[in-house]
Amino acid sequence: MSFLWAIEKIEEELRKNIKELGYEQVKPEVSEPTVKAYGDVSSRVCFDISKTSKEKPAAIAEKISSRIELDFSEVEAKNGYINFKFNDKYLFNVIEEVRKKGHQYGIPAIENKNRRIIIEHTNSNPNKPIHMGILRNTVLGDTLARVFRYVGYETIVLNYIDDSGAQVSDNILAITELGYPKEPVGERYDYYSGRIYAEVHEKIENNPQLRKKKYEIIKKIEDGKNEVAQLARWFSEKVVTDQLRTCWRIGAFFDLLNWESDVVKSGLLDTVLKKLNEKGRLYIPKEGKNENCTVLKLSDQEEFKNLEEPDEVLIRSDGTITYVGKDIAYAFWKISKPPVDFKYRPFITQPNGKTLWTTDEERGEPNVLNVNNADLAITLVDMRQEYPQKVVKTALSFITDKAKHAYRPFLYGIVAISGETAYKISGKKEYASSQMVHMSGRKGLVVNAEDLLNELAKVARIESKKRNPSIREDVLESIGNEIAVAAVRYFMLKTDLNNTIVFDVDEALKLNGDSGPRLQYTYARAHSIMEKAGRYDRGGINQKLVEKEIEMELIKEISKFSFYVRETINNLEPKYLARYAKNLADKFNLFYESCPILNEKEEIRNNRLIILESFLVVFEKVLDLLGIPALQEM
RNA sequence: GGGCCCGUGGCCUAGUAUGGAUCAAGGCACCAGCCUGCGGAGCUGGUUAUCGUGGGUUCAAAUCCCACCGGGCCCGCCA
Repeated sequence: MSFLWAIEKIEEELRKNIKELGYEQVKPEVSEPTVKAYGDVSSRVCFDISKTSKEKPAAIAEKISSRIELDFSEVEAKNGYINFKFNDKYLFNVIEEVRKKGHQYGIPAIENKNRRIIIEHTNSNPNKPIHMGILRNTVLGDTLARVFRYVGYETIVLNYIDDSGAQVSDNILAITELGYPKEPVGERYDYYSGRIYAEVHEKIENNPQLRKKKYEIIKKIEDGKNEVAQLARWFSEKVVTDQLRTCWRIGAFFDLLNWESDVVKSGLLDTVLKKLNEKGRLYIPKEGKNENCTVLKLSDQEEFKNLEEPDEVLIRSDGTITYVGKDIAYAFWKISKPPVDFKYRPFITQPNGKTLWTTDEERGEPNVLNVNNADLAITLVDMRQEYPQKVVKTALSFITDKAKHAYRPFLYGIVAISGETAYKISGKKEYASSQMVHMSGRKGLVVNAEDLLNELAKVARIESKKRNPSIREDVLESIGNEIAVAAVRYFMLKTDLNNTIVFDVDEALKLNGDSGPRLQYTYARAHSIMEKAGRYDRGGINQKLVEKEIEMELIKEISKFSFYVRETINNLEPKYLARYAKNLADKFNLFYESCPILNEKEEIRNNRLIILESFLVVFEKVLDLLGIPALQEM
């Protein structure tokens, strides 16, 4: 049994009785009551019924509840609500089922599991290290991927590399024209390239000759088969490899790198432009602002008609392609089977042992991968990209009916930094009094993921050492890092998607309270009891399984796992799972305080160990889905 | 001009989708407790909130509707 199963049974029972009593059919929604005294699940369906039936809710509730028979729950009518309180049979069955299914216990019954899901995340420009803003994207995307995979969907994780845009070309220009060496000395490529960009960007933008050369470089990258393109690709791959190291460090892995330049070189772009043209959506103005550009017509579309310039440039007058232009073609590939496909080659073997592939029109092989034509393509982008994503989706809808349901931008709020943090990293006092400051690589106002993780790991190691002076150095090293990962991931996951995260370094370095490390600590304590327990009688759960209220509550919380997995999938809200992890940990910590195990007499000891065992099985999986390392010591 | 997001104790955050039940729930900070007892990164108790403002709908509004105020963002031959 599980919570999810129980509420479905309850809804079914309510529906049946509403019908038999001759009331108008309303959806018998149930929810968790705000107050414990009202049971585990309650329904306010009687309020809805009373609107049409003229009876008082309380009377209806009495009538319905007296007819309901469920063997796993008591029923009570109160104040017009119908309340359900799960009984011993429920608790007993939950434990049985967890023991039987193990880590599979949280998989909800979902139809259409044979669908293919594409999740595209991270998508950092290959010209800088991963910073906190991108990390929010990576963590959200990776967690979604973990959950989809867990539930049983074929899940493909992409990382789109924007190598043919203006930012990479700044770097290449710096190397070819401004005397920067190809290879950094004593610096990672991602950091090096971030530094170059900050140093040369303004210079290039303010110099017409350099600016012109920059667009020549973009053109060459898009054309391929020339030295500039090869240099750009080589350099970008170096940067991407460093960025990947950061992703791996926090537990995020990919299946395929999709290079933006390959979207053009493969002929995919031409294919899609042709389709758009056949639908009459493209035109080339002979004069005016967009003279000689290829423009997507949107002005006749409802959502765009109030804009001053609704139409969107896809090909610039110099023949280079805009970001949106390439993104439309790429998005089309994701949800369809176009006549042209990329060429692929293995890029690198990741620390999890899985091969990461890459598109590569120069050195790749055709027909070696089949990863597109997804039933649902989720693209993680921050909210500032809502508009261009709307353009992409609208463009797709002109050429495929799948666009509406299969293409799904996943929007989330940006990460900014607090005034204090901005002051700290830039040394500029004027920031100190600001509420929030936007990150900017060019202004040196960036919190890089690696730097933060290193700082966190340092703090964590000091704490660990304090508690465990004899700990081995290499163990300490990896524990420090895993605590840092937990802190960052949980922080990103628990926050509502719509919220701007105003990141403060000092705040982030606290490892107590509602935090990832607290979850790890909870796990470590639980695990340590299990370890000390040694052998115990796992055979018969005593019929009187629980003695105290909190034991009941812990089991009920355990039973909610699949419910929150389903909520996460249905609403695309990783937050639900993060909050579940916290609630489950809360319940365990209460259990821990008031229910001693090892020194109890045998019967109670065995029962509690069995509850503990179930908790560990579920909690371990929850942490895994969140990407939080479950530590046995810390 | 058009559109999007946010506003909840001193600070941060949940609750808003699907309006309801006695105290609006956590965390930080602060104060007071709990280790001869399974790991004190934990637990218990306390102080702090007219849920941005004003209207409206309703038997019932943090939640729905309208207006306004404050903060942030987007509408580029940037990405």
